[in-house]
Amino acid sequence: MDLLTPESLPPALRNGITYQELVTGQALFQQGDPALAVFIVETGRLRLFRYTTEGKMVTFYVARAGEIFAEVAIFSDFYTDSAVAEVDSRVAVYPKQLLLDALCEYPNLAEDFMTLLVRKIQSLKFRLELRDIRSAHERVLQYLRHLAQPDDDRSVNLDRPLKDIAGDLGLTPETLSRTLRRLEREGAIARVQRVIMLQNSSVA
Amino acid sequence: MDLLTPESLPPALRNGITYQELVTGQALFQQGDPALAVFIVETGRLRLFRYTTEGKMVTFYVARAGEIFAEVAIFSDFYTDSAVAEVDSRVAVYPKQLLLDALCEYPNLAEDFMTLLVRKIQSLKFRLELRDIRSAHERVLQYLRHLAQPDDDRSVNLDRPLKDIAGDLGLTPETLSRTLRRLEREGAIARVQRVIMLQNSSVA
DNA sequence: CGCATAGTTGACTACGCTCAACCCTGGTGG
DNA sequence: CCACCAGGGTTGAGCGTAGTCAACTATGCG
Repeated sequence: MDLLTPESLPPALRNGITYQELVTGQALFQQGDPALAVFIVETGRLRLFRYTTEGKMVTFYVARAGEIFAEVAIFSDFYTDSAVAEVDSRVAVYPKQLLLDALCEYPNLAEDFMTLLVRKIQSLKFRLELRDIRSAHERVLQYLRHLAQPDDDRSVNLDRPLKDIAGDLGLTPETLSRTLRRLEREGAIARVQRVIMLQNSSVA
Repeated sequence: MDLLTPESLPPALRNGITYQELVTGQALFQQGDPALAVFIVETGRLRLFRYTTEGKMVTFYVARAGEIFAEVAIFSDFYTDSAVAEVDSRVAVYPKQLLLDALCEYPNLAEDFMTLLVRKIQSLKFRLELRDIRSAHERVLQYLRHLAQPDDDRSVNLDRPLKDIAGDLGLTPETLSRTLRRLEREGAIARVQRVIMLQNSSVA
């Protein structure tokens, strides 16, 4: 289900959307800048971070393709973080006022937008739940089960580098590698290339 | 800033809202129940949690006064977590269908609603980012700094049991206790009862 | 007064991190 | 066509930090 595709947008808003290309390391906005727009990542990924009063950099989020970010712009006058492209990226720019107007005029659009926000909440909640599982063993299993669910078969295709996945899971690549190997030896999963099959083992 | 106060609501929705009182420990709904309504905390606080397949309880969120929860009800037919009052609480009940109708009809309402969702996203993002800090030392400091910011003074009032806070931080009560003690000895914080003062130490 | 619960402290353990070496694959250029 | 290289992935050894288990204190409440 695609939300907020150009086709589904009212003309007034569609014409207002622009796209911006960013090269690695390029900043999209800085914390404190006037909040003019909400963004959705088309390709690449951006790091959202902030400097503490003591000058230390703290990463708040890494936004990837399809994800909305800087949604804080909806109700705040200034960006709370800075956004910098981690790799060459392309983002869709939804000017704030235009978007607000469109939301008022086209309720379905508002519903789409809320769906995006609720999805983001669900995704964040799931990732947070994962982190509450201490053992790498169980955490990885839970992650794989979650990914397998939508397809309803028991296979998972790992479409991005293991080291990225390790980051999402809050593990190092080494630990993830070891854990997958162990799960394989135990018969909990089977691996062929980048595809993982979950065995219908009873969970201890 | 109050959002979604009774006065700001269209009559059709206002008349549909009910309020529910909960005593400590009382459940509002269980995971798997049909999702009939979205809630906003009036007073008190509720714990949103889920049981993993291993039977371990995982807290997703603690909703406090003014916060929205069970927003998944907007798009889902069943609740994904259980909600239980941590203290005597009062919640506003927004029946799902009524709310959806009202959102379509009253765009300002939708904006308020989105603001609540965005706030929640901000809060979740922060907690997730905390978990990426491996060292308990830094994690606790970051947490305290975050809590101190709104007041703009450097003090934090811990209004709930340390063991609950430890849970939010992904630490055991023992580790949190030790960490606070160490921060105290190092002069990074000062503690009086349940109030913590952050010292303006430069962070290495 | 006695019990329950939160919080603190200590000793020990275990798990995941770090650092390092190595393998494997895909891409590039001579 | 092969040689080379870069990056991801795997494996090993050792370490450190937070978890675990346990004992004890402090606090609140019937």
